[in-house]
Amino acid sequence: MTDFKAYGYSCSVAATLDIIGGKWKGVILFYLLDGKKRFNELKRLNGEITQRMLTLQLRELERDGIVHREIYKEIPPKVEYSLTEFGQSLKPLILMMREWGEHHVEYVMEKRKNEA
Amino acid sequence: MTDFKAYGYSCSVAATLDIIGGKWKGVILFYLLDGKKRFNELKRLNGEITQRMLTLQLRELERDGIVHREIYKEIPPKVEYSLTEFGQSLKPLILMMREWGEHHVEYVMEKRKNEA
DNA sequence: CAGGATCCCGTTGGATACTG
DNA sequence: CAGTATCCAACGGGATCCTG
Repeated sequence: MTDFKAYGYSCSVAATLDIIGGKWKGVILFYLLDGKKRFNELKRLNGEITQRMLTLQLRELERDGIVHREIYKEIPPKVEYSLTEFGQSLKPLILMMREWGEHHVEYVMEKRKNEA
Repeated sequence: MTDFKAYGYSCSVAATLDIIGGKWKGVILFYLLDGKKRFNELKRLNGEITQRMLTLQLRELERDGIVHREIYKEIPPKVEYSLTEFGQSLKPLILMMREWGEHHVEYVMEKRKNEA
């Protein structure tokens, strides 16, 4: 089994969260689950994300081998993002996050509100 | 189904990651899966975490109803942290994160290294 | 033992303007 | 359309010292 300490993580959960955590990556991956998406398409879906952040996050996902970037040499430019085969391995995890969120997030949010 | 936009999230995955994401929460939850733990016990297990961060993260988990804080009125002080019943709902998710990490993190880390 | 209080810094991330 | 380039504010998070 992998020695996570060697990579600076205290356990595999920490490593996983380092890879798909953060404010945007989970959402980006979620939208890529049902197929390739263009840059502006992802931007619209994410709503509040800025161009800068979308680019940065996509670059990291690409570096980590999770997302593939396909550039079409056209004018106007066209770039499509899709999950790599390796990225597909995240599918059950993303779906479970969505599932948990749908069933439990409201409880947490109401709790937070009642204490503010 | 919950309206995540109303809470400022673009989808349920984003909300879930906001609750259990970050550098430490996943690990803390992971260690709490197999029963209650004392403060210093969690600190040792997490290795690199500072007292300050451990306290902050535990407070947030407590606020969100995920972790229960039991204070024993003794000297020296004794505090035990455990998952609430609500917190138990995260168990499959945490376990899946661990699972994914164990099988795939090494690939990502080697890839990062070869490009640095 | 389990923290609280301060200080401080690096990174994250937002706003805006510009470009092939 | 799909980015880059800057600038800047906010926050996460570390180090250190103190305490009931």
